[in-house]
Amino acid sequence: MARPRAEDYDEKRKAILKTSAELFAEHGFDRASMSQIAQGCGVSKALLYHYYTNKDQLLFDIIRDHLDELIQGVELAVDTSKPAEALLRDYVAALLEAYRDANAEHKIQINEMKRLPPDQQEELKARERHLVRLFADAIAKAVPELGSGSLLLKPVTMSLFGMVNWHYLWFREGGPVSRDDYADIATTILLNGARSLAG
Amino acid sequence: MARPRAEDYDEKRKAILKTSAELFAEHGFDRASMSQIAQGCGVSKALLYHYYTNKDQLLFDIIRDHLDELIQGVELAVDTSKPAEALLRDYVAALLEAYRDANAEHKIQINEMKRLPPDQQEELKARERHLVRLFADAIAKAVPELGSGSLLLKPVTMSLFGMVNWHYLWFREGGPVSRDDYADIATTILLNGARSLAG
DNA sequence: CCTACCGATCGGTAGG
DNA sequence: CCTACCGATCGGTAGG
Repeated sequence: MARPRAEDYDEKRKAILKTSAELFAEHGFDRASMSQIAQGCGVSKALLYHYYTNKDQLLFDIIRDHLDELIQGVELAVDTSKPAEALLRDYVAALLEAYRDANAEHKIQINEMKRLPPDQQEELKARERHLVRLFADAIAKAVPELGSGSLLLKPVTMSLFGMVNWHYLWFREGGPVSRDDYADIATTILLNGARSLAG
Repeated sequence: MARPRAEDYDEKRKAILKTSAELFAEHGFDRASMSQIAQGCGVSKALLYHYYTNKDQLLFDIIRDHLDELIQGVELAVDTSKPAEALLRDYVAALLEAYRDANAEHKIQINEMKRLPPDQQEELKARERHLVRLFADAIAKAVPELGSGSLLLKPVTMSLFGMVNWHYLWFREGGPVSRDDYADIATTILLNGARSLAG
């Protein structure tokens, strides 16, 4: 009889991913050693290698899980039958909410993806494109002049991602402006800005 | 012959900084070895250590020189007697222009600064604050409702930096939207967005 | 033959 | 200004 998979296998995997993401973000991918990660997880290095065949696989799973959580967070939180403007606002709020407690993963996604082999990079970039498309479509619906073929849709969409994806460098939890406040601010800036561009 | 040694010294230093910045950005700070950098510069490792006592000093100089060039580029390019709105637009265009051919330094500034000792970090952060203040003041002048004490000035200013500092991840030279076009787009979005926020 | 896990240590390479 | 070489530590793997 084959030895069954440990009951807490998935739990342990998740815990390893979270700990290693924090160590990678804090010390950088190279300086965070597999020994440190094992120690931080309270497991032996050999057990760490049982869960992840190598360091790159750890990196891949961190980014993949993070992107999946962003996409899920955004897709589940919104009601696509809402008016386009409210829909975009909900997308932005959901994305900012999905970023809560995910600064480490966010930094790793932005900075370390290129270490991975091309096919793994492509798998992750496809998820990024999926997320971008959701937002671009919502913008195009809210500001129809930007839709279908306008050269402005891409730079406008990227401007929104710039605002939202840059927040981790200045936003502080518990400050005078909440996460939800900033969702309103960024959406208002983007929508009114985009309208005056299109007009 | 006027001080040929000094001139040669500065040239070599600049070349070393540029080469090492590119290697750091491409492979990461840890994986880009001092031997690689020496080889890329066409000098011996020992000569490299003659110019820079250690790897961290190289990192510090890359970021310091980069920030000085951004500040200088922005301060020299604008005419502060212009109307506030045109002034902000010129600031944004000058900053985007200063970022040309500086993607490597930009990435290093954002991602590797925390490796440095606290006093060196502080020296660099003071330069960052100086740059942010220039833009925040221009925004406050162009949209007076945001000035003096408004909780919105900081998130609005950070939204502009988000748009501009994020551009290196999607902007491609020679594409349909030029660097100058994007300066117009980002400024228009920010100004009209900020006005509707304040109103 | 599978998976779960340990103590010990490998060959190579880094900054200096 | 170079080559040779160091102390340390890395990612990854051995037997059981």
